[in-house]
Amino acid sequence: MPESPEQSSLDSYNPKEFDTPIYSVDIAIFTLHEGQLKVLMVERNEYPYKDYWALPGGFVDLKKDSNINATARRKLVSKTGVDAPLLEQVSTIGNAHRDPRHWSITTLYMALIPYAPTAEFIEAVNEARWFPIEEIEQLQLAFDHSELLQLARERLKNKTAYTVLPIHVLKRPFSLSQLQKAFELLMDTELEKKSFRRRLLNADVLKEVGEGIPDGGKGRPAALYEPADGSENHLFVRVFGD
Amino acid sequence: MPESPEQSSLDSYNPKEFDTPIYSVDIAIFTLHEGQLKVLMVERNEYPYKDYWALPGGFVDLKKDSNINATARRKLVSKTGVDAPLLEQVSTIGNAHRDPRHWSITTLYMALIPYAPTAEFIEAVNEARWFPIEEIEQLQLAFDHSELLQLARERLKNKTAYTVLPIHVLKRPFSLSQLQKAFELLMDTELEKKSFRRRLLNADVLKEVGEGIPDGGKGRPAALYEPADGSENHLFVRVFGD
DNA sequence: GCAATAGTGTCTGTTAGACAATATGCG
DNA sequence: CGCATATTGTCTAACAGACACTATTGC
Repeated sequence: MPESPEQSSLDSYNPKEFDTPIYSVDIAIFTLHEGQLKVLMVERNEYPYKDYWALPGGFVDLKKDSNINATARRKLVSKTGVDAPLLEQVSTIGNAHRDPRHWSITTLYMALIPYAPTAEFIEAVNEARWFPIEEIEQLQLAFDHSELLQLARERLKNKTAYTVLPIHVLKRPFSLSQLQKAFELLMDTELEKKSFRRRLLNADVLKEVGEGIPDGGKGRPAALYEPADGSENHLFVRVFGD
Repeated sequence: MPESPEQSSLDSYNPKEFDTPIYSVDIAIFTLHEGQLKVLMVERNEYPYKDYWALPGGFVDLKKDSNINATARRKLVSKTGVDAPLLEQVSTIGNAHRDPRHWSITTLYMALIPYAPTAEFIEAVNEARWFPIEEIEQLQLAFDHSELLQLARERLKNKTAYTVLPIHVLKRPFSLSQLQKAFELLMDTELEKKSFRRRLLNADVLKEVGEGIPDGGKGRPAALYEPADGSENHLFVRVFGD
């Protein structure tokens, strides 16, 4: 950290208050599109890691942000153009080497969002792009963002097994088949149709809002659902897909 | 990035305007003693909140700590005299008002530790003290530490329902009855004896290491156990005590 | 009718809850 | 023996996995 600007004037300040690490937030924003789980990445245009892909993120704005969740939300909105139905903390990682310039700390968030409302905005600002998750896992990302992404991906998988998290990546209303597909992509495993339907329908987390043929356009029309009030917090007593 | 910390003017340093928040860690250290769940608190001897009880915690030492977990562990050891068998992150809280002096962020950890090895050390350094959890919930704590403690308490309760977390508050070896008591205190609920034994014995998380009468001293001798290798990570597919 | 998708019936296996019953130690 | 604690037996209920089956649409 010799190049850190704080270092030069350290002597004149109380080290206990002043010698503090750099703090930022990073967000893994997930969606579903073309039958794939995708994550939003931004291309860095500054050193270090210039031209590398990175998770969206940034520093706390002490004037604008009343808390760190607000920081995450502000960054999310600035990249996607809209708010996300799910934004939550995953973990905080801090060490001496993750940023070559500083001892630095980041709080990692994950967000889930339906693809549609973001598509146009993201096309317009060319620094951001949706990547299929398998594709991004091949690339070398900026800083420790490969590890951060891995952490978020794990959390996503785990929580999907005992919550209704995947409702947040779907446009409303949705059919049970679409919802099952969302569960399967987020968990990265196949689920048994009958078990899936029984579990969701018995849990009182969905309300039926009609019937129709979802976008694909073939076969028998499906019942369409929206999340019931408070369903976001539903916890199943047993994990699913084991 | 416009929000890069390098832009700040160090010459006119003012904690409230400096553009990076203050960062610290706080730890809720739990143990079991006298049939109660207890938490370690320290008395502040500086303003603000002088003479208030607070969670142990402190700032990252950029020289000593290679990462924030190391910061937490260092603080833990300095208060208890020993390392803890379980130390994990709960959540990170940051906002403009939790510390009256600064926009500040803390990463909250929780730790579990058997009572015995800590007792002597804590008696010797009079700034720290074990409080029964019910007692501390009545007191007004420093900063937002009541809320932090509440968060850690909730996490403890929730994780006990699908892991073997409570093995970390017991001295080894322990009997199943002692372990059940630990589960009950951490979850704050009574458990059914047969269900408890079946669950633990079928999960392959304990190894029998003998037989004896634990400290109480009455009744039939019990089989004694220690955690099996890797048992700390065991996840039950179903939550317990519902 | 056929293809494609939605939805159901039913059997099995696992595991928690309830609670009665039995076992082993000490005095 | 009687008390205290440990350990087991057994029935029931909830719910996931498996998989075959029926239902409804468009062509």
